[in-house]
Amino acid sequence: MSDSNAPEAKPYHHGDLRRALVDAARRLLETEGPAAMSLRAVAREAGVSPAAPYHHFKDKSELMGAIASEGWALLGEAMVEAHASHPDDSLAVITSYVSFARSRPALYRVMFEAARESEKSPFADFREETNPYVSLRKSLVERDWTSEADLEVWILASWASAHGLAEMLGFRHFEEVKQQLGGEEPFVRAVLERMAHRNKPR
Amino acid sequence: MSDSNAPEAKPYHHGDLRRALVDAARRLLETEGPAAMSLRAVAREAGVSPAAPYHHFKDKSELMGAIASEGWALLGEAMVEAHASHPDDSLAVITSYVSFARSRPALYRVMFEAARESEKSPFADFREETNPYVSLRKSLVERDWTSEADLEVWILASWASAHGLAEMLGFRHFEEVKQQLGGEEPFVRAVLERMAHRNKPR
DNA sequence: TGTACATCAGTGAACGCGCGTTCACTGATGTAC
DNA sequence: TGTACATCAGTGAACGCGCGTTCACTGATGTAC
Repeated sequence: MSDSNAPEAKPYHHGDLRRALVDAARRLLETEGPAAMSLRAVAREAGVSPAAPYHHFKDKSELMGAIASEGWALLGEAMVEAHASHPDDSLAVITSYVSFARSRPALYRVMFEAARESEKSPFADFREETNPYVSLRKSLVERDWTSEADLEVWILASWASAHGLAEMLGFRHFEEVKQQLGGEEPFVRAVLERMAHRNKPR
Repeated sequence: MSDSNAPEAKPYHHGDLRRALVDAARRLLETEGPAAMSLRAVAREAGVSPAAPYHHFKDKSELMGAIASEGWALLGEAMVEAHASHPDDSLAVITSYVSFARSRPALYRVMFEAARESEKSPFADFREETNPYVSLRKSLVERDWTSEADLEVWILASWASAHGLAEMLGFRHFEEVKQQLGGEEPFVRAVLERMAHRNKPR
């Protein structure tokens, strides 16, 4: 990509193997499933020997970590963008979370797993613009809340709703209702609104 | 257990190896984690040879399926009981779901995974009393809803909330608020109530 | 501009490991007569 | 009640496999002079 000549010949040195490995891993994840995503398979997919990744990652878990944190950053960007382009839509941020997770389910699961196992907040060292937690928080901060604790409660309420939906929308069981309501996005909105009015019917 | 004599001698035939294998698997799941739960490890844990399980399960996935469906039945029972013993508590069923999942996280993940991959509803052939879907539905049916589709939307809203909470309550990030609110159960209730009043502060 | 050399980023073979599964077997149990 | 025999539920050794990781290596690149 950087050099102008030698269009076909594969050079000995890769150029940006780290990048290529993370991309290959993401590709494998979605096409072959998480079980197929071994370090060897990633190397194979990237067209290098099984030992090559060790020049870029200490071990497999470091690769996984890179995949996860890059994934969260991507999601963070999507959320910021959703908030910016639909400032009056109170569900814009949360639905962008759900649709990200739905479009890359295997990646999302790796991300979530990393967050779950993380000792500290997995976004601690993220820039603001790519930080999902910051985005979520911002989308709520403009609304009414009574204390920092209340806001945190609210954050978990939103986040857990989004996560639960992302994981369950694919259940065969809900296929019929989904169709009835006109597809996944309307279904998501209906569910989120139902949560918001649990005690009174629409 | 059935015979009165021979208190120590391990008999050649096990008696109820199928039962013992499912139990061993559940034990391993929680103590060693899902990655450690191989068929061989289960056999080891149950004290039999690696080939023994094949007299009771076609292959590993059949064992996993048995673990999952037994788990769902257990959860179903817990939900029925919660509903019966706290008929006026509108959050009783959902909190019983959450606390089941929180107390056996690895088992719960196996159950959920099975449900996600299932072609049909994973509870299709369950008895009413051990069917989580039926329990959830019953706990909502007494309330207000406008159509079958609306009820299904409501079911997903509740279920997804419960799932999301179950998976996220352990996040280090929420530890502090959890303490402030007096522990996990009050925290869960606060979150569920927040969902229900998303548009107005308490 | 050219050469020497250190450093970097690959290769490919090898390691030990635990896995799921199969196989021929054997000990225990239950049934027919 | 006793014996013959089919069936059942175990054993233990073996299979092939792909994995994560290490190792000594080599080709390419960049820097000093």
